[in-house]
Amino acid sequence: MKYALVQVSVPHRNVDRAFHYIIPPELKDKLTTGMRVYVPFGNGNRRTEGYILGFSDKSEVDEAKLKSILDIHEDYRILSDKRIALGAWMSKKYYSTFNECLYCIAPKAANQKMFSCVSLNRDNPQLHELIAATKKRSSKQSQVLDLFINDAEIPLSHIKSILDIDNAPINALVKKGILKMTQYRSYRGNYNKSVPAAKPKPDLTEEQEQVIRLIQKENRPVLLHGVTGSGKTEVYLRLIEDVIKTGKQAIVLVPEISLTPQTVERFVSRFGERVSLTHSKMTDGERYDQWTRAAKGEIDIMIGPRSAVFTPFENIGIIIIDEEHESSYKADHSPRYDAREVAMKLAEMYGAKLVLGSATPSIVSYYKTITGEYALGEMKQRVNKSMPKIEICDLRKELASKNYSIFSRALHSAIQDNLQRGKQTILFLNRRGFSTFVSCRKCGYVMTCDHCSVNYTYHRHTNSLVCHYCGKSIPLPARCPQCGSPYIKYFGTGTEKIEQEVMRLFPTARVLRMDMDTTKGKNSHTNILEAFRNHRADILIGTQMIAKGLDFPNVTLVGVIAADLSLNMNDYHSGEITYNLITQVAGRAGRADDPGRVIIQTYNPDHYSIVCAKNNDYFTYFKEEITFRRIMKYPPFSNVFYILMTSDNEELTVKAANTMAAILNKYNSRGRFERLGPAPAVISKISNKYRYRIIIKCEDEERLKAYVLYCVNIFSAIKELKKVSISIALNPNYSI
DNA sequence: AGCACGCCGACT
DNA sequence: GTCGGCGTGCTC
Repeated sequence: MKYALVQVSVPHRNVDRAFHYIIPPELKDKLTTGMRVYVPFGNGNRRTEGYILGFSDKSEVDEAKLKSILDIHEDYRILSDKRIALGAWMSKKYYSTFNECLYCIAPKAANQKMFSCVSLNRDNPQLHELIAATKKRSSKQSQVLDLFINDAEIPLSHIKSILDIDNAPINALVKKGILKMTQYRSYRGNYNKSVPAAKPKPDLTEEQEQVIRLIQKENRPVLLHGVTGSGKTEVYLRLIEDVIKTGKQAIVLVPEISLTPQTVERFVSRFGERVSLTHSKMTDGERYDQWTRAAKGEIDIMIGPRSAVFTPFENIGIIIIDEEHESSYKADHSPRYDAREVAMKLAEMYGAKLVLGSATPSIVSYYKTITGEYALGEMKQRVNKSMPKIEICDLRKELASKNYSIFSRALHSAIQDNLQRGKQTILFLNRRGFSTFVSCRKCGYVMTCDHCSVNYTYHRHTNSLVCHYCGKSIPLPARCPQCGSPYIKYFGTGTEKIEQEVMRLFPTARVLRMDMDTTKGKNSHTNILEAFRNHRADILIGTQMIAKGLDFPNVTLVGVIAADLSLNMNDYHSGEITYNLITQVAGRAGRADDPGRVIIQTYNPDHYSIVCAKNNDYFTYFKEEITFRRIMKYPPFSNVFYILMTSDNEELTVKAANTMAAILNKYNSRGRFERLGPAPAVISKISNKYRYRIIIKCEDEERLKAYVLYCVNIFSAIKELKKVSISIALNPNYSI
């Protein structure tokens, strides 16, 4: 073949295809499909990365225009045929360019780190004579030679450090032909913490055994619904054990926030150095090396967040997605892939098992167990803990009986009680800052960010007003910017205010606060958790980040300050998010000898999400939620496409939104697609950009995508509206 | 996405 | 008469 078809890694639709390149003679025998190469591209012949998609003997293009491949990045293929097919599937499914998809699938090109090993040069027939000469003359060199008592290879750096010498004596021995130097690939990012001795495997409960048998015989994906503490991880470990025995590999997806040393250690202590992990703080080189190890079969298990689904195992036996309801499995940038869907596609391609585990399965996934697309596995018992007692506290009644404090009487006395017993308490509020709403008492002026349509949040620690959307921060004005009065009032509660109230009401308590403001430092996250774990504080106050996965044995009380916050989000997910959040937070309380207490404060004590979370009744919650979704035509019964138009000119943005609506109308003659809007987005202005949105609903995902993409294309061709940027999202996690 | 080509305003 | 503005168009 004369030419190679090269997909150039340029993230633009106009060049999202293969280009013909001449194969230079020196690469003739090396090139295969799926290899990563560099080619000259464009007017300036920029050195551009690309992937070989195939070969051809002829080209439609004028011979004179053809250029040659420059070189290769690895001497092995980086994309298997299956991975190339996966990229094509993703590009269609997630309406993004093939290039963007390959960017997820292939590890970013990094250099290969090498290290040298030294050994005796057995090929030299005069080796022994040379050694004997050398040992008489040079003490440094004979010291080196004394290390080579057998045929072992010794790393160069090792010799230098134990003998405290530089390269000279070793180089001299190599020059004489006594020693030889070999280069090896060194892998960055290997798990290098000391591995604790393997604990004996716990006996499985009846439920665990049943679930394992179910998964082993099922051909469908299995949704594993197991309450917190029911021992899902042990199930995963056993399943992986079985898969590895047959020479296959396992991928374990966990939310980044759950990727704690404890989680990783459970896998490493069972499977040793055959486990690797990825996370967002890894360097490109580290990720590149760990992916190489996976591709070369040096590891069997990869643990990591969303992106770990692309681990290049070529013999995948099982993919496990823990906490499958987590929104972080959906990418929020193009390609907006859903790791659960990609995992399902991979499981299908490789004949692998797929297990989705959660204590609070997502509505969409659980619905699939009803339609039969997934099998359902259930674990209802905690292994060695009892369920905490959950109480709902009606804040309306507190107001009626003239309790204007942040804390209900029940929560107040429970905190008091817990302090006296020397136990720890967690207080949860999903909002940082001190006050969420600052206004003038005289004229009613509300302090808002002048770049965004967002109220300023007062941060007491810095005595400033902060916009939580663009990050702008201004000193707290002493007088009202509108009428000049000094009467400024604060409303709404954030974690800072909780902290202040706790310190006022419980002066002896030691308090820690954990939110985005207190975890900016490098190790502050770990430091706060360690301090709390070691009981250097009695009460931990925090946002989202303390809700999930933390396990503190001495915590026997959890207070949810305002369960309504997530309910009032004006988003069809709000019931789901509230149920999940309460269940997760409640899971932080209690252990075998003290089941613990959870107090949920709310103004909506009758809302099904809250009542069901209290009763630990997933199925009733599911029935309520699925009915709402069916009536309102939300996923899983329909697909919701968000179209967002933004620009720095409000008039132009409105015009663009109306034009888009007209285009959408024109191609919806059969009325197949339901349109909502145009309307200002939930946050109508962020960083001086005005935001308008349109929502399109349709049962048929493929039809909906085709329709919206067609209309967006027409819109994008309108020159007068070029300054308005348009972004689209199908079934996003949060309203825009 | 880059980069070059191309046709109109304020400067030596 | 030239430097440079970013609109348009192409990339094997």
